[in-house]
Amino acid sequence: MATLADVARRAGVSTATVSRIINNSPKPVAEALRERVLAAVAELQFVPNANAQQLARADRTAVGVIVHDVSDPYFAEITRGLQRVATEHGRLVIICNSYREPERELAYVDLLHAHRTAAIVLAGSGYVDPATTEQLERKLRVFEATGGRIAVIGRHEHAGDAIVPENEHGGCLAADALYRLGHTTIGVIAGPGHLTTTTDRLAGVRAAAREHKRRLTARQIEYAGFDRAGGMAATARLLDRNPGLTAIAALNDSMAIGALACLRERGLRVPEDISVIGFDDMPVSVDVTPPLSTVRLPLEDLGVRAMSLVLGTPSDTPRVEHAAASLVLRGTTAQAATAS
Amino acid sequence: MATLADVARRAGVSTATVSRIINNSPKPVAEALRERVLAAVAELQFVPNANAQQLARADRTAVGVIVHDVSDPYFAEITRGLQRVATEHGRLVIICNSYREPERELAYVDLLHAHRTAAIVLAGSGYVDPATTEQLERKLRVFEATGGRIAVIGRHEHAGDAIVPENEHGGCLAADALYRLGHTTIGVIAGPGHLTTTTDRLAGVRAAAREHKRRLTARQIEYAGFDRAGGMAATARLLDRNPGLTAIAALNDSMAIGALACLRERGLRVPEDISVIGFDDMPVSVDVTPPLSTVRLPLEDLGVRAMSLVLGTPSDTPRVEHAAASLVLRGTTAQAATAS
DNA sequence: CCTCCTGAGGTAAGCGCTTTCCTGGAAGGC
DNA sequence: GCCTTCCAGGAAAGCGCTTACCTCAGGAGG
Repeated sequence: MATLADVARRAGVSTATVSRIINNSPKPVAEALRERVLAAVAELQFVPNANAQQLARADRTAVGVIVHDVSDPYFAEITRGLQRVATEHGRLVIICNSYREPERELAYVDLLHAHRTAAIVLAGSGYVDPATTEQLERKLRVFEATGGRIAVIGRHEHAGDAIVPENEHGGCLAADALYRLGHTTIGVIAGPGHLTTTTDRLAGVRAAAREHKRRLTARQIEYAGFDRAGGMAATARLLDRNPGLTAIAALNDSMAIGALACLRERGLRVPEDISVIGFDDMPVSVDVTPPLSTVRLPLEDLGVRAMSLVLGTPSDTPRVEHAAASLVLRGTTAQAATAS
Repeated sequence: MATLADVARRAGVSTATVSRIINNSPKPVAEALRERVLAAVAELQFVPNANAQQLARADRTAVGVIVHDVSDPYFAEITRGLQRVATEHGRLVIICNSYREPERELAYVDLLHAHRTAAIVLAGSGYVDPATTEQLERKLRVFEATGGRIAVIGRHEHAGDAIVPENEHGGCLAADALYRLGHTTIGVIAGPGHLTTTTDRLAGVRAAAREHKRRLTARQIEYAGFDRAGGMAATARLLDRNPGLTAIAALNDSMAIGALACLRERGLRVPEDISVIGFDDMPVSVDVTPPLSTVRLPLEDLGVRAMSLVLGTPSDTPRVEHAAASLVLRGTTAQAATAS
């Protein structure tokens, strides 16, 4: 594998000159030399060793992104936003999937730190468990102490820059919409209980119930994975435990789509027999039938803003930006059948 | 930022010893020393510089993945497979989105080469343009010449390890199914014409038409982006140019979903008025209404196999594995209305 | 009691770059 | 014509690690 020195030897110049040329440094270089060096680079098919460059420069350019799973549309959208901004700034982004496992997430923080990435963006890693949170927190602090930038999407625990979706408000919006449509008791299908995304959204639902003076007991809440399969399973259990249910609030769209599938299997019509509302407004939500009513979160924008925060000028005080949740009523929600 | 030397000083040992301990090398070290060093590591919050390590070791561990767009479910599934295998092997994967732009793809190959990744997996980068292909090819050769491993998903041009989905056969399957249902003329909505995925699948459709002795003229084929919006646009044009069309073959599921949306807008019933068949069998395809008939490709498996190839023992002769396409008939296809 | 072996631990030479500082010659000033 | 200034280009010192090789005890063997 050709090195800088090989190129220098070949072109009959010093390594310093070659380095200056390939990095087109401001230092002027005679045209003749430049051409000779470039020719040598081409002949030897020289590609500079990025590890050596980074070591010598001590600069940090890449940005690490830790998400639960890029193949989940929710994170895919966020990631798209992150990437776009990073690319505009000429930054490489390293994507790491934690698959919702705290240990993997901790390991990735170390790995990104080891690679001296300029920044780390954490999406969706809000854990309820204080031990996990604390460990993560410690690692993040160390990373920051060594000059790394951090932004989190969707959690409060880390006292640093953050983009926080209005999860609680969104949950409130969803439940409120259902109650206003005349549904007196609603079922909730929730994601994993150890994620703050789940607890926050659920808190919103609870608040709405309180406001409408409706009961919301444990029987009406089913937890499962934040995906289609989880949604199907939770819906099945919910239906079994709450006969005659007329409305379901799913804490994300994937689960809502699973709910729709389960309902279809059981021969229940949506929205005539039962209303469903999701959360996130993933792109696919308009293509299911009926099109999913949901709480919209500006997903791609979340990524854009987080990356901008991390690549922009640092702030001495934590910046916490909120991302608005808004109601999008489509085809899966309808007025409750009045007095049967 | 603490360095190895700092730790050594703190623990009162040499850097060699610290290095051995943190990498738990086979060389035996007295227990007392080990503890002292580990304590120093913790106190100084030392995280080894991965760049320096890689430079010194000259080993290559990370694997680069170049896909069009991870947020596209097609690539998301493939990526999931790639990641799973890489993680099992303890490898870091660097995901790069080319957004279907050849130049960006070339730049990424250089970048991954520069970072001395152990391997590069290219997904979906089959370009029809010979100039692009040749440039890419040259870069890949250089990378291989310096010891890098390469696997491509879905193209033939690169004479190396490859996982090739049966795109042509799949196209044939789709069109054949439509013809067998009694549709005499079918419309095709195709992806970008410069991608081999498009041309291969289209070739299959043409073959089926030939076999069934049906005409398939340029008027019946509309090209657009390989996504939902492209599908909508292409369908609109197709319908305008071919009144009375009873069947549409979409060259991927995203386009098919777009077609469904367009058809819905126009008040055409699927499958009563018009049949639609997709390609890929993305997870979401079962959730649209009616559930999408499609040609299934084992997406995640594609990723698993490509990564296995690249992390397994090298072969002196190129290994080309095929991934079977299979027909999945669901709700969007029906018998053509007989003799109106 | 001396030699030789063994093995824990240290020394130092890189890995492939960047960059500061230095050099020597050409150009410019008087 | 000589001295100063300027600037293109080179020498070399790192960047933070790894690792081949060396050292120096202590124990075994004769």
